[in-house]
Amino acid sequence: MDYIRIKELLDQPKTGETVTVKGWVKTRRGSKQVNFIALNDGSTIHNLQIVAETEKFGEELIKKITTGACLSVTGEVVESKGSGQAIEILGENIDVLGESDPEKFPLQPKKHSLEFLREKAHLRVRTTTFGAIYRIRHAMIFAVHKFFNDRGFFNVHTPILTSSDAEGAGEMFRVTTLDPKNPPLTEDGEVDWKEDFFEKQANLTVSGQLEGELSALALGNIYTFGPTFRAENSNTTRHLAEFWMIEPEMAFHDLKDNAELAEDFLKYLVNYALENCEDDLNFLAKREEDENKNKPANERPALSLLERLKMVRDNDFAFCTYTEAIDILKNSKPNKKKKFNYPVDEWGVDMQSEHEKYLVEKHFKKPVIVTDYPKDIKAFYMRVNDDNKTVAAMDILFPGIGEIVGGSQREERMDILTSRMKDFNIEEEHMQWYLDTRRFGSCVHSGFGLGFERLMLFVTGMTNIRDVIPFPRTPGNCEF
RNA sequence: UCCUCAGUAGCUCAGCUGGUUAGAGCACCUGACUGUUAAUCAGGGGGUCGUUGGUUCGAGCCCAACCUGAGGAGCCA
Repeated sequence: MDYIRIKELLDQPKTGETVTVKGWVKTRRGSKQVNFIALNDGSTIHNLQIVAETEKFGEELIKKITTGACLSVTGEVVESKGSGQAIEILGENIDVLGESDPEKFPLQPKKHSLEFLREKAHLRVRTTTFGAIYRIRHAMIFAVHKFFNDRGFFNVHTPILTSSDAEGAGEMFRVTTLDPKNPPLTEDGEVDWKEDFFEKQANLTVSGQLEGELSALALGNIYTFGPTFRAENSNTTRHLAEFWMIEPEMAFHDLKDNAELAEDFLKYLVNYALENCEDDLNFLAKREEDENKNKPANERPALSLLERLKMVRDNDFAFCTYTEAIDILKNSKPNKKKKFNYPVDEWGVDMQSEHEKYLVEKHFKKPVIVTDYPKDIKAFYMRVNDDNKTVAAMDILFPGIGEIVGGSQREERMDILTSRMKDFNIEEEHMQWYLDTRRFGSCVHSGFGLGFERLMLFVTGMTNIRDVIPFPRTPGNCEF
């Protein structure tokens, strides 16, 4: 390899040595005689300063060193005479590997709005903010695998294409190779899916959980980490049509074990970010602080980004049952003063975002694990409790994000599971493969799902989920 | 899908009660400057005012529909 990455150079400055670096120009400034180039190669948030004397390189070459251009620079590493950086490179040789027309390159050396950058999603990774976000995203992906691997969990690739339509997790994207203008029809005039690629209807997966359960009841502890698709017409800062989900599934774990694992997992990830992404987090924290300076006090978060991360890492999560949560909400000030849009008056209703927000941000002031929801508002596979009114479900609510984890102990008893499926109008016929887990060697088991981008929202402090995934897919938007 | 707000230069925005030739900062270009840090200073170019239709002597401004974006709600991770 004939070049050094900027992170390595800044970590261990080889003052006096001649090195080659390659990267993209952030800015160029200076006088007629001497130019200062801020070069970034993506290895770190920090730029490397290149000093280039105009006389040495000629005006023609200097003019090509514009924002966005790609350079290869060779020169001596020296201590910087300026105050903004410890070291810099005295340019001996500069190759412009790729020019960038300053009139046309959309990312100018100035502050851009996130909305504008969203339209330039193919280039926004070159900005300081998105570089930081995507480096943290990688660190979190790596930490997910490390956490589970260190605990003896096996990663399972569950299918992305599926014919399973009974997961009940939301609208699905249909996958077909039939001609939409002229599909084969049955005698009744319906589309004949037997003629389709899979000889039946197929969709993109909405969850790997059911396949994950099959693996857990053989390998013990497993996790999935894959793309997930929802065709819901959701237009919010918290929803994507394509997102990444982590779904661990553990044999012999009850709800309590499940909740403990989820809490450990979230703390591990947050701590991993704090320990390994310091520079990027500091930048995002400063960015958030600057943004909030213009906001009225009541719209600003009470804690800074780093304080929020440490709060999660250093405190036990609060615990309460759905029934207790409803009592808290019923007796809360906003409920009595009729400030909620959805008043809390009876047991059995689903909690709205405003209620979750109140529990997390006003009442407990830290993450909350809510358990034992009414069985009518939860999925068919959740284990029915002895009261026959609630199921062994848990949601973990995070400040600023809302629901970040949803999980449950699964119903392992065949007779109860099949009667629940009847209640939910799920045809047993298509689910025999799933029911085989209960038919042969069934056992207590649990699992949960973590929306990876929701985690990213919390860790980076970004407020729109479209800014924590490189190429967001939302209703009406599938660019790039 | 529903509610609210917005759309004017490459970007971020101002534009009065409807009235002459459309404004600023940044970015870009040109020039000045021997070490800059969002460099600085001087000058310059750059506009189908989201689209279509309507009201009016006259529309960036008023009305309608549509398109796009943002925030909130629902659905959920």
